[in-house]
Amino acid sequence: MNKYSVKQLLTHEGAGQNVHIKGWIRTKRGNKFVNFLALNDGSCLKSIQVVADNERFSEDLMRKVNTGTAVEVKGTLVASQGKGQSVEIQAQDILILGEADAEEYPLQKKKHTMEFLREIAHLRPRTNTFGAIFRIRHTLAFAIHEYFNQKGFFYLHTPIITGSDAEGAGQMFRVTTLDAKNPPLNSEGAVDYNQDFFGKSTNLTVSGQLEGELGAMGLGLVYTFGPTFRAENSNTSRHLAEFWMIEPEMAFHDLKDNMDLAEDFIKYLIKKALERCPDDIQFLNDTYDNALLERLQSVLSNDFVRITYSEAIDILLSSSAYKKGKFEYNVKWGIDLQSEHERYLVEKHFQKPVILSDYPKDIKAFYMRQNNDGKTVAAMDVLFPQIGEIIGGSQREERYENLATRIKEMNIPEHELWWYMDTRKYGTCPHAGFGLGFERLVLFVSGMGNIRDVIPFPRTPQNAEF
RNA sequence: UCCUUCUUAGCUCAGCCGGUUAGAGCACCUGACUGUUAAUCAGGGGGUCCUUGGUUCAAGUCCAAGAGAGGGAGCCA
Repeated sequence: MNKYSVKQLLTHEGAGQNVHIKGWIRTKRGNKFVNFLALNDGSCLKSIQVVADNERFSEDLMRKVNTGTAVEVKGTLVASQGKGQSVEIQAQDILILGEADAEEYPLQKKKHTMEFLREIAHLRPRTNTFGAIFRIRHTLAFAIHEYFNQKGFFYLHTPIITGSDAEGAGQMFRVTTLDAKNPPLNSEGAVDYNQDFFGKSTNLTVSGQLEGELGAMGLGLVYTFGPTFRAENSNTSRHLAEFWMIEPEMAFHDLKDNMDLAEDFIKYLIKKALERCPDDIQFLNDTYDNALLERLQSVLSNDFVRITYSEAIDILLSSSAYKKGKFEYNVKWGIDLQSEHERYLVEKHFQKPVILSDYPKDIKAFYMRQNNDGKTVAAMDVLFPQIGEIIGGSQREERYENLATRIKEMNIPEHELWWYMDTRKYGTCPHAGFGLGFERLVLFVSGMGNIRDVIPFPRTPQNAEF
């Protein structure tokens, strides 16, 4: 007797044979004579139907086989007599591995709201929706490594704990082993981090970029893919305190190469998700968002629009939305674009992904390469419909003097970045890279509305359950 | 952090201008039915109306504070 997954059985592997399978019951239907069990093992969206003739199984056993029960089934894989499935298992043996009390088990064979499922995140992998999302999430993660490996990038593991306070991407979580109630103090009365575990103040990383650049300056092409932590009090459907980020960094590449990579990369990932998770995406399309498939296809079949920040400002200024005063925030050169402005460009004006480049230097980070106009830097943001900014990146400032000046202007603690500056001192070269928010990608590909529903156990302000 | 909406059965929700014993669908339990597709049909059990305080003859309903959640904004990926 061979052991199979549901996925294998549904493609008729083992037809006519005795088969052996384990999984969880999704629903039970039936009458006095026969019961039909939908058995799912997570290998795919679909369940397989197990037919249990009541003369073969005790009433007591069948009463315990409820939604949520883990069972082991031995039987014969046969063509189905009913409609709705091509094959089914005629059961010979059913063994209960783990009961699920029908009166207490929170998941029912009905639709639940996303909010309710978030409260029972420990059980939601057992639903169709979250099974689909997490299979898609896996497929995208795997395709990311696959893509970079094919392109000659090396996977670089940058540190999770950082001693640098200068990553400049947001509020950080402190990492310490000091006694919170009674920390050692220095002569100035401040907490003495010299006595802490690392002998200095440390935090969880907000970006692997700076270390990624160090790797790229020897390995040429590298990428990071790891967890990132931001202690910002952000309460939105697009932010997490702990999320995963992909950050490629390329030596001897400029801003245009960076845009080319970003576009090719995202399209590759979407294409692989469509190829490898067709049932899951179709399910999400049919259940939650019937424009999902269309939107994914449209990204694949259109070139991303590439315009500069200054061109974007001109478009906004001449838009009827602006003239009618529909924007809440004013538009003029030098402002940081607001969500409403980005959405206008992507969803109304162009109706496809947009790459904006060459932003004013005053609204961007210190490490971005200064353009010849003295006003802008070689930055780029990739803006997507529905979710806004999915990628932020730039060509890096490789000229020592320019970088040093900028660091001073922006009051960044220069002494903490001596190692970063060294790469500009020794064998510096043009290089570029970007950061892609992994959950935002999953959000786009799954069509979900809230980022808390595309990560197994979301961490947000006031919530670190599970 | 700001704006806004919501919180009634296990889940999803109704509950009018404040009025007597708080309802429905699904789920659960019991029964019926020879192949069901979220099976169907009949019956049954199930309530801290988010918490605290207030107004009132009377509060699920009105007021205040608090807690939790959703949506939008800011910050960003």
